[in-house]
Amino acid sequence: MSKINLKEKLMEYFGFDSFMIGQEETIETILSGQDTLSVLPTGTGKSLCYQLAGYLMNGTTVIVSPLLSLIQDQVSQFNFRGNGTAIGLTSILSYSEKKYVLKNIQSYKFVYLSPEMLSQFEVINALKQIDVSLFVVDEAHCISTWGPDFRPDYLDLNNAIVKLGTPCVLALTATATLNIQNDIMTQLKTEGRDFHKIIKSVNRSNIFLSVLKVHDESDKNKQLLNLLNKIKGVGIVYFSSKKKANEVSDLINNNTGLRSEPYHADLNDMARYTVQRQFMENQIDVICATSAFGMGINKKDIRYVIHYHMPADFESYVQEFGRSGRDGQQSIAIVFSQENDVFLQRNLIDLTIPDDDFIRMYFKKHKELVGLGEEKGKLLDYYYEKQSSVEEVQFLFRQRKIEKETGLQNMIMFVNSSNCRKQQILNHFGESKLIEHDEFCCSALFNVDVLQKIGLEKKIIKNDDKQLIQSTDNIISRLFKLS
DNA sequence: CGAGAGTACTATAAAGTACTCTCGGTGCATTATT
Repeated sequence: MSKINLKEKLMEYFGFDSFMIGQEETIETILSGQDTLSVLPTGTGKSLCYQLAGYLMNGTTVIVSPLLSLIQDQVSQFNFRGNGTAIGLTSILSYSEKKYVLKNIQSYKFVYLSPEMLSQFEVINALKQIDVSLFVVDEAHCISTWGPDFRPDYLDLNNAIVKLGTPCVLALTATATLNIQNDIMTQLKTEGRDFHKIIKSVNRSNIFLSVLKVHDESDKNKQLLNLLNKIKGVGIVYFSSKKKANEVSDLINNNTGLRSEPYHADLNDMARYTVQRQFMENQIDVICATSAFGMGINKKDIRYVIHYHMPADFESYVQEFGRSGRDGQQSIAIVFSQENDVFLQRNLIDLTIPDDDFIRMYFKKHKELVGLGEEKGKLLDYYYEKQSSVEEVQFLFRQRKIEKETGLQNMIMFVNSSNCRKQQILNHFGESKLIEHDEFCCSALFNVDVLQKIGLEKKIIKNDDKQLIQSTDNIISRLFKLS
């Protein structure tokens, strides 16, 4: 292939005159036919990588995406640019629409779908008829973090790749620890091919990290309110319980001048969308969220992320605190640590992972149990249909339990460690770089004095002034949107 | 599992004790008979 001038193509298709970090390298590697894993920091335009590469390749680009909302966002951006070359193949389509799309699948240059959709016979069959030149897995860490727990179709992507004639594979994510990188590559690797890794440093030098030890829940609430009253800007408080997220959100509204809303899977789509919009427009100061809040949230000026409950593992921790400070400004992430929270995490592990007895019983009486809708059961259906043996499945879940327990242990060790917190994180990402620890880096234990030191202490402003500032902000942001 | 909330009990009433109950995350996709 003659050497393409990528910068020219970038200008031609997107109107930009320069690439962001990692983009050009990723596109070049794909165009040379290499399977690629790109771990690029958020906000560096990961989707541009496969979109430009996709335009420059002959066939269709298939993009696997974990959330309907992400698919809709992406497709509407294509439509905004004025070419109907992208389609989201999701359950939002009616039966007849879906049939039409599958029949005319060759007319789309980019096909977005969920792994579940890709597992459907008629979908993979339609895609087999056309030339798929690029297979993209967006938010590829889901393969490792969601696949084995509750979305088993993520474990079948390899199958789809082979059925589609082993097109070039691109896995994209913003944060993947060394374990997750390896997991992704193992899952997506096809025979005789190896992945090329493009890993940009995940070190977030503008996020100060710390841990705050508390005695019990009332102490925790007290410390949280105190902290929120002193800290500047907007932020997220992460919970491992929907109920607590609701309760504490009320607590914040009633005891601080801040406006807070909960965000978790019990809210319907409309409510979630509203909260997200309000947060984007600075009409909400604090989101009290579970892990449901995260992917696809593109607010750049989140100043703090607080973990009310200790994160389940390192991977979630890094993903979640990484949502602060995307504008590069000084931000802070604090984990509240109460010894009892370990039980909550451990129970969540037990809740989702079926034990030996359950698996044996389930396989024995499968027919009577199908459709009970139990979460553990749904996952087991997948293995039952794959005709795995009881012993194989028992082994698999025992391993999974050990993995998760190890993840939890690592988190406990991290919380109790007094070493440089950033260095510990880099080590988890397999980066050998040594951190130059300074007062903006981290502290083993949190003390409110650091807020002033790193410039995150709130200046006292009167409520009236605050209202005024926010309403002018809104007017300005609306004006910009209109132009 | 085990903390924390809630309830029952006592018997000047109020507040303390003992017991019981509840909790615990992430999302695709569902389709259809009279």
